[in-house]
Amino acid sequence: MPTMNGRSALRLAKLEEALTSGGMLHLREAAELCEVSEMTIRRDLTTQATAISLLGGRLVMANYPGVAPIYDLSEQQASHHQAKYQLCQRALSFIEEGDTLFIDCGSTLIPLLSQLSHFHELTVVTYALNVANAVATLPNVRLVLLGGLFYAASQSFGSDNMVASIKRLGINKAFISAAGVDLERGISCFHFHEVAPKQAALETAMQRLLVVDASKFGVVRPAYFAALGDFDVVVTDEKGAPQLLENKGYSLPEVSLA
Amino acid sequence: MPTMNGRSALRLAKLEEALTSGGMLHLREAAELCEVSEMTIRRDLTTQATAISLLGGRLVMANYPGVAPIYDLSEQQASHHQAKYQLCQRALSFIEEGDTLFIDCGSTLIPLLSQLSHFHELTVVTYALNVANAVATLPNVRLVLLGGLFYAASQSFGSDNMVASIKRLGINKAFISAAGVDLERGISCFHFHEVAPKQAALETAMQRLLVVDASKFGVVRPAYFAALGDFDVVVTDEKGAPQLLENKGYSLPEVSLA
DNA sequence: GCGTTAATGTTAAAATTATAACATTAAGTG
DNA sequence: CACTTAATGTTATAATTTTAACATTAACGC
Repeated sequence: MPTMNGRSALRLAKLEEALTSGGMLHLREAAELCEVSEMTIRRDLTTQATAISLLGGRLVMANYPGVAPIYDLSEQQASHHQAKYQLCQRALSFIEEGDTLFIDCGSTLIPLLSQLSHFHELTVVTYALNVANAVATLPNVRLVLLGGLFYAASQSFGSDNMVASIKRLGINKAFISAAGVDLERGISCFHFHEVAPKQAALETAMQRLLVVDASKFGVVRPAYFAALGDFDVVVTDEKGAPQLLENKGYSLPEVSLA
Repeated sequence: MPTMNGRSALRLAKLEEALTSGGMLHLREAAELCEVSEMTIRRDLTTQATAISLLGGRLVMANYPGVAPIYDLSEQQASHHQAKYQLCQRALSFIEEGDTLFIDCGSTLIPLLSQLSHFHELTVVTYALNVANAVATLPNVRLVLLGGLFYAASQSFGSDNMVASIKRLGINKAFISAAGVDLERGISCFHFHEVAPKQAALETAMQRLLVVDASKFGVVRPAYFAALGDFDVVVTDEKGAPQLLENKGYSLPEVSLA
């Protein structure tokens, strides 16, 4: 029975250091780094208590998000995502070569971003970190991130001069998401710091598209930011659309069904 | 030759959706979820452009931190990385509870960021995406990202009003990295858009720290941004320090050896 | 419907990773 | 120093993952 308290723990500490910055390390490289055999690293990992886990020959920090088996994959959630994807496919059809797009925060529009690689040249303007990360990997898309103080809840930034920054940009099409859509009470989201950038984008953009799945209809959230009439197009799925189509007397946007 | 535009992308979207919440999925389960064979999922991943990557038979979001190969650590670089870490350990010793830190772009200061979780309250100001991502996960650190147009080469942003934004902030300590340090020709970096934010941070900050490993000494890069005398502290490793210590007649910063 | 082509499935072989057993080296003790 | 034992290395074998080739099914146009 090995004791393993001395050097073993030291090696793991070294490796943890290398990994904490984010990233992963091949077992072979880890062994080279510590100047021991791969087997020793394997033994270190099984014997000692560590935050590192070995995954297909690579070392990763076990506590990082993205590194942990997914527990539940309810069919319900799967279909919900299905809907979200189809929504984005529909939204995609409004994008043209050379466009400058405003992409709102939230998870709704994320599936859209990987599709942007099919274009030759685009510009994406956003104030969301997750959107920026998805776009940063696309070589054909210019990224403009509107910075400020980070709000973890919405993975987005807020700032005094964001409105001014948005208005200086020549935004072609604004893709806006929402947490609540109500014919009378208007369109709302959860976080108040999102209101200013959304409204600024609506003001500047040449075309305004609201992208929401049907589950948001009839829902009201704390931060109101627009009326339905402020949009040119509503991209949604069939279930919620009929009630949208009831014209209440004022002009409603075109409805694009996914 | 497969076209793969319809269902393939749909499956990937479904999987991305399942993965965006964080976590990973075994290829087998992914195949079951999509009701296709494992081979089809494999083909989806190689044919389509996707943020999902397959590693060791498991699907993960490639853009997540913790899931991305660490820059090669081939022996020579191993000690280099080690040095970088020790550099950051030294830099860490200058940080105090409640500080507002300016963190420069590049890879030098990344190991510092995970260490910030030991503090109770901090604020980090940066114009680099990789820095922002590392800080975004820390609940105890307020993040201010200075946005603008994204430059992939340095994973950072540039903007007209960045200087103004920096000067409005009460930055306590500025941690600046560099690609070249020369006693006579001064301190330089690769990219010109980095010059303005670096200089602005140097102007505003109460304490200015240059963090560079010894390999940068005697090197000159295209974009000059400061003289050695503009810094209060130079955090470096022993090898390059001696030549720094030669006082050329004008006042030099304190040297802190890692 | 028939023929064509894309999409998916199946299977076998190659490459990689994991496990186990045993060999060797290094460390500690009387 | 011999003796013991922990630590590491080496090698073979098993399990898994990846790749490639070919078979089958589904979709589409005429």
